[in-house]
Amino acid sequence: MDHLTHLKTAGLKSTLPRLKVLNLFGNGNERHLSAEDVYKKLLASGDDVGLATVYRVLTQFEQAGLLIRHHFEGDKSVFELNEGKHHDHIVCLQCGRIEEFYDATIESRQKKAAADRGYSVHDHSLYIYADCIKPKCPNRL
Amino acid sequence: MDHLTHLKTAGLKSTLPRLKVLNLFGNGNERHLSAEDVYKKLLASGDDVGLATVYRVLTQFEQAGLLIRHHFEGDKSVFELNEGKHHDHIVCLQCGRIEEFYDATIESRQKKAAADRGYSVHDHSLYIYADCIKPKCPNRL
DNA sequence: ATGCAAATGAGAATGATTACCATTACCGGC
DNA sequence: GCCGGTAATGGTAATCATTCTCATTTGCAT
Repeated sequence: MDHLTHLKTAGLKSTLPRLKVLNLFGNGNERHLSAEDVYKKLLASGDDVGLATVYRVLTQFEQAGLLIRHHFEGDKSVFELNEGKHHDHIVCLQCGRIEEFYDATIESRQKKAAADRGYSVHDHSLYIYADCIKPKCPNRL
Repeated sequence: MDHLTHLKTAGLKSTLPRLKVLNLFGNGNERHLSAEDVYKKLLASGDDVGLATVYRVLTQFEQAGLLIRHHFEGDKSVFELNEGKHHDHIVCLQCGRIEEFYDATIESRQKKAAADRGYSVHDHSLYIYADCIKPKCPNRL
């Protein structure tokens, strides 16, 4: 399903700002972007979108299931493209790098923990805050 | 270790506002409180503390390890007394109830996930967002 | 008791996000 | 391909949580 179809499916008009934002997430090298990030990247590429629009569009995309919103430590929301495969995140406190991982055992234990206590799960978030210790971390300890 | 000792250990003067806040968490029925919650509760009990002080004190206590800060969905921070036993949280999206749980398997799988990828873990947060379906939920579905 | 550094509190300032509203851009029907 | 209505945009003001500033007060060691 391409971007245009995505928007239609979500009942959203196919407008320039929305396509630009989707593109950013679609082909970008960085998967995890805040509203401010998106705004600045669009400005940098000469695309002129208002900050208010960026916030609106991100929220709409989240509600439409196109994006996933994260609340890492800190104040601002971060978004990533929803590609259907749930995963959790490791955030490097030194360089900000975000690594994704999936552990079937963790997933099933979570479901069980909630079910055992009589809860019907909507979703869940697991963030591990850590330091890169491999060469890849520019601020490595 | 009592409250006074706690403060001393943390290198914090034993002042009235600080003791009042500690008391709130110590004997309160609700373990999870936001800054605004704390402020309102103190006002309600006739104790007159400034909002700025509440924020300051909560942050100091967090740094001293007396409190743990959580970022549930939504914008505001929530604090709970650190009683040494790590646990994760299930948050009811209907009534706001917060239930704590601990799963050793989840913990160890998390450690492994991070270690396998070359990370040195600081801490982690696992929140399950769900609906109470037991009689206990006032807004039960 | 005394003094001084640390803590407090009121209100201003900040940063992220949302609301308002006048202007503009989609999209279906002619 | 043009028109109109409606939804979308964007600039700015407003809001919300949180932090900063700074004059005043308090805890605590002497």
